[in-house]
Amino acid sequence: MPDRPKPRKTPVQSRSRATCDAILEAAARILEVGGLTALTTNEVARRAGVSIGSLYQYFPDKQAILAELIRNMRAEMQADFSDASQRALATPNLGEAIDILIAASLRHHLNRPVLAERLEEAERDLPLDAETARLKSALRDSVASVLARHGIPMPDQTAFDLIAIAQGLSDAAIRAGERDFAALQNRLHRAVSGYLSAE
Amino acid sequence: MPDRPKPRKTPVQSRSRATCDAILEAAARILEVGGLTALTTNEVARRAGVSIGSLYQYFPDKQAILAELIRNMRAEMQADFSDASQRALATPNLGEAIDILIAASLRHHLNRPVLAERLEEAERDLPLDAETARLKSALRDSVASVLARHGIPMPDQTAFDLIAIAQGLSDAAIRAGERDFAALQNRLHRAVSGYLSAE
Amino acid sequence: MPDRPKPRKTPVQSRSRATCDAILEAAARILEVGGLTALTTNEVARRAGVSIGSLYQYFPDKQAILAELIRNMRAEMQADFSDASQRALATPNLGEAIDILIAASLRHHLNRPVLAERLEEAERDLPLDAETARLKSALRDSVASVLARHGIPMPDQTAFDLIAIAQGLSDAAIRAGERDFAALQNRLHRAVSGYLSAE
Amino acid sequence: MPDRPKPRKTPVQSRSRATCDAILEAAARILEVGGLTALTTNEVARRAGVSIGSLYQYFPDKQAILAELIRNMRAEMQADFSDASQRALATPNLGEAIDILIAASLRHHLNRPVLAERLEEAERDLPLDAETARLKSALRDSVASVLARHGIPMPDQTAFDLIAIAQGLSDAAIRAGERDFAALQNRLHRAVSGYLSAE
DNA sequence: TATGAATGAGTATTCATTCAT
DNA sequence: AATGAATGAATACTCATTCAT
Repeated sequence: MPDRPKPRKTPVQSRSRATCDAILEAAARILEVGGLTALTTNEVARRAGVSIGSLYQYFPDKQAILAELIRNMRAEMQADFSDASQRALATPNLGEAIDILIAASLRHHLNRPVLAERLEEAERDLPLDAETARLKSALRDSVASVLARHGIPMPDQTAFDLIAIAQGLSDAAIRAGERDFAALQNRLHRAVSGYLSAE
Repeated sequence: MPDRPKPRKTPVQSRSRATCDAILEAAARILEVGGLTALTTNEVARRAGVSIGSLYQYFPDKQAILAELIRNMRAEMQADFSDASQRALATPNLGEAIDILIAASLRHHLNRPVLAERLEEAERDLPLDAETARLKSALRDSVASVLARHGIPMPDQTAFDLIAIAQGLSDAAIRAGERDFAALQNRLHRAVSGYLSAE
Repeated sequence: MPDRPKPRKTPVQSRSRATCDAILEAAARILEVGGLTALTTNEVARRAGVSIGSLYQYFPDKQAILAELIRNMRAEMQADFSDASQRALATPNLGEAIDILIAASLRHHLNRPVLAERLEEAERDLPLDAETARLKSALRDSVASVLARHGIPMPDQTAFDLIAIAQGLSDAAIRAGERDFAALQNRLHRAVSGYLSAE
Repeated sequence: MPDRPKPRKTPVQSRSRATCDAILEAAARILEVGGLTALTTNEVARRAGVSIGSLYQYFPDKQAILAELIRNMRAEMQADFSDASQRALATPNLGEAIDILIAASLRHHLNRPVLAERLEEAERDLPLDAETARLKSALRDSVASVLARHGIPMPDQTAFDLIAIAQGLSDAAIRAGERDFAALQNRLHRAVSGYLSAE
């Protein structure tokens, strides 16, 4: 992400980035504290310091706010994984490759663990927009390509399983209050490499 | 029901039980079909064939219905796991022990997969009542006792991880539409035994 | 209407007639005073002396209130016209037949002229429900049957024109503040009999 | 437009006129397509290609736009009727005079039938401004003068009735989808001449 | 003068919960 | 105990209008 050479901001933006970001950030904070049920449009507007009318100038409806939060999360995640899988593809050592991918996965939770989980939960109930679905399958492809590189059979199915396993373990640990990310990384590594070497 | 010769109940109690069960079953069915958003107290009462007033005589509020559904699910699960762990403790073969536990885990999803998932989702947002928390840790203990029996180090932490891994993989697979439970059992076995043999 | 022999009220009614009628009457009064723009569900509830929640127990949405007011108006009108056309069919005198029909038409406006007009206006913008459409065409048929009885050619088209003419004249006169209904009846008779004898 | 050699206007005035006309035309088009409920100030501004701020520099509020559309319609109509009544006054033949007036009335609907009806509908709910009221009574006077010329008694009242009758019939027919204006003209002639010869 | 982002009162509607019968 | 009519706070969303730039 830091090494993307593209322009960060175009000078002219029809959407006022600041207001839009304030709304998204307010929504994120509300999600973190009170979950989906606390996420009301009026409260988002209030916390963002904008009027309810402004909120609806930037988002067609409440779902759109959630959808954009999810899309942003997925985009960030996919960018990180895409980058990680590039590096993972470069090493002939499978264990090292796994570590690279797991680190990417954990980075996703590290920043705002509760938010990440709430968004994933919300994502399950929402109909995914095309863009988000694309990002999700791109993520799976990134992992699968690394697996294929190391001769793992059925890389797509295996990628699916590994992502599910890693996610399940991360979520449970974080939900249980785990904050020792180094230890968690070891457990994740154990789960993933175990799955790969078993059978 | 009245002519069952088993443990006797006073007519009043049995009527209460029947009404109570009707409400819980109605709530379960609504959850399966329409999810949490479709679960309204009026609809539950209607589907249960009781008045909304009666519903509130059996449950103090809406959350209580959900809480009881979750508690029942956990209780069933724990009973099953407790039984499975008894059998798993009897075998000296770790692979076989794992299979017994995984079969118990899958049984939980097999019966009413959608309901199980919806309840787990709901559970994440609800503050767990003491009883449910106890059941969850009892389940973990059941698994841990089997692990200890086979000399696995840190059985509690390992049980936690294995449950999280199995749950993550089951949920994702079922959500993705997987219906080949035999194949899924294999994948679960691979994940669990892999984790145990790794490191 | 007074001579309908059917039971006025069934003893058991799932809809509480009183509340339902209070809502309809409140809506009618608001329409009379402030027109369609003043007709808000909260105001209807307030004026009916019921809570907004009760309003929605009797009517699925705002349109349904308007639709029922229109349907009631049409039903009353059609009953009156059906009765009038029976009597009009019995006389061999066309002028007398016309008078009978015009009297029925004016009775419709006599009671609550402003409401009648507002409802007709609203009807134009609303998609008619099947029942209301049926009542409207039944009214046209009543008139057409009288015309056919007196050998008027193209009775359907003529009925359409006469209804339009009578309605246009009544509405304009009442809107202009006319309250001399006897004089208005003469003008209507002149318009109708003139149309029939011309050409 | 800039190269029209006709009456000169200062640039500022002509710009104002152009903007003003663009707003009115946009409002007219929205009314035609979506009716009164679709007529929002923001949409009018958008379709007129001006900012919402500019719109409010030309019109004090939304009602004023509607009022001006109505006033323009009435003014056009009155001009047409004034002209028609000049010609109708010149002929000694009442039937011919009627035809001239009816043709004027139909021309009003012919151009933009839907708009004409929507504006008449809106007019009923709005308090007429003085100018519009003046135009309406001028129109009535034009008709009355023709009637007086042919010795019709009570020309004012009769003009009122004939206008109401013609309007009622035209509106209903056009609303019902009638597009055969020649046939409609005949029906209007029949209604008007019938009224005049009856009694 | 022109712009359009921002405002916020207002609107329809839902649903957990109460309470008179 | 049982009923279900009634409640009203809360929610998503609209749109006429203002005002800083």
